[in-house]
Amino acid sequence: MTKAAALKAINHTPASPWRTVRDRGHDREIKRDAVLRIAAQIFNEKGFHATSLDEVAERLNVTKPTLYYYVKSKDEILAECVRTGLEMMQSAIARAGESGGTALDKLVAAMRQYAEIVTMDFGMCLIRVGEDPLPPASRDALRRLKAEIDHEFRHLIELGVADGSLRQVDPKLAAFTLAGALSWIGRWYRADGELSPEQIADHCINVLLGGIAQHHIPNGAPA
Amino acid sequence: MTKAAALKAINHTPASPWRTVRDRGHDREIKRDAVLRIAAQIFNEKGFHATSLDEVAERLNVTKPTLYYYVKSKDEILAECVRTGLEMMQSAIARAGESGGTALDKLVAAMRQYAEIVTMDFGMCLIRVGEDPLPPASRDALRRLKAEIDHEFRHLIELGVADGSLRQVDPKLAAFTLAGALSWIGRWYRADGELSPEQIADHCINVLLGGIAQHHIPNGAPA
DNA sequence: TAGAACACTTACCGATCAGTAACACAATAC
DNA sequence: GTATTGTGTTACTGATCGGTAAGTGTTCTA
Repeated sequence: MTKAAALKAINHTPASPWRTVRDRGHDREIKRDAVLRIAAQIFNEKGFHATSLDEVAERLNVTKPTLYYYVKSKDEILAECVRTGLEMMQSAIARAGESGGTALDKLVAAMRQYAEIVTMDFGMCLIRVGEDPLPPASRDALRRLKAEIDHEFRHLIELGVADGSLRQVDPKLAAFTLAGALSWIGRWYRADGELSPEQIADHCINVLLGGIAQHHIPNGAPA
Repeated sequence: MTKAAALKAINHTPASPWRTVRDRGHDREIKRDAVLRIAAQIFNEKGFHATSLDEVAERLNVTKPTLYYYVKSKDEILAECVRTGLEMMQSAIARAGESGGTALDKLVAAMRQYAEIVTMDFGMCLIRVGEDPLPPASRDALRRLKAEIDHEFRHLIELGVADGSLRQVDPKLAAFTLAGALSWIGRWYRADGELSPEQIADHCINVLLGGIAQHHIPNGAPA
């Protein structure tokens, strides 16, 4: 039963038991998404190569050939998971860049989004699995998208250095450092842990913005 | 030819062509280390499950069964690689803790070591592969060692907060943040890149100590 | 100089797993 | 009612790969 149908049932609206052509297409999308999401979850638990499609199918209460009705191959599943994660990142950074405030405010908004995305199925898949296992064609396409996102993130830092809200750090290395600390969350976060993604993000961002030293004399900073 | 034998040859010392029993034992160790090191390199390139022992053997100019003369199983290879990486970390942090200076100085020394180790074969293996693919028995043993190391690293931070050389950060979250940023180096570092591990470490540590914000008003810091 | 130990080979086995062929059965369309 | 389309099944194949059995030549030992 689709959400729409369920809603009608709850509202006692006499709904037709027959699905419209549009509804059927909708079901198909939902099922495909479920395949990708469950696969991402198992990839995150056990890794890509250690995950068998039989296992993915089993958790969906179907058999393996059914998966091939919704996706072309195991590689395609991973590629879609990673692409989805990357697109979440991209739109989050874009939104942060368009939000108000100083460059620092924008960067903080982007960092907070970043931290939350890596705790979600597809974002975590991006960090824990990545595009490495894929054949060169799709792998390189994803790497280009990744490079774009990295560039946009770095640009936020450059703006901050320019408007004086950030220290004079090397934007490239600083971007790697921030992205590293935030990505790492996706490696140790547990949904059943004590802290919510938001709380983790806040603590982490606090450290990254202010550093940990009490009185830091910058060294090695670029001119 | 062992190093000792090679040295004798260079010095024109008439060395016996027969190996002593001790030398043969030495050769065996060297060869076993080579197996582990080459395996770690390929694991780092392609991942554990995507690496076949035939490939490891080929790069060593031997056949697969020869590997089994030096190791028990593929799992043992990974376990030894990870264990070696962890022991490098542990001794590095211990040395840093025993060095002079403030708690901050010790922490910086530990961070610098950390950053360099994750650019090396076994240290990188620790980050890129980890103990996840191993069966529960060896995996849990490695996790305990990892937890110990994490605890020691966290302790350095606690000392810094106590002696006032560090800001009042939450030691646990701060440790995750620092370790994340430093570990991430092992994911993007290329030996043929522009920057040396030392330079990367310096930049990264600079950001982590001083933060990136120009004037940061701490928020969310624990009491 | 017999034979034990060492180091490594060729040839093979068994299990796993991505992917496919062919079929079953329902809902819909004509 | 019959054909078609959608959605799933069972049963299978082919390739890969971890691991082993058994043998070969060489080096050291007694």
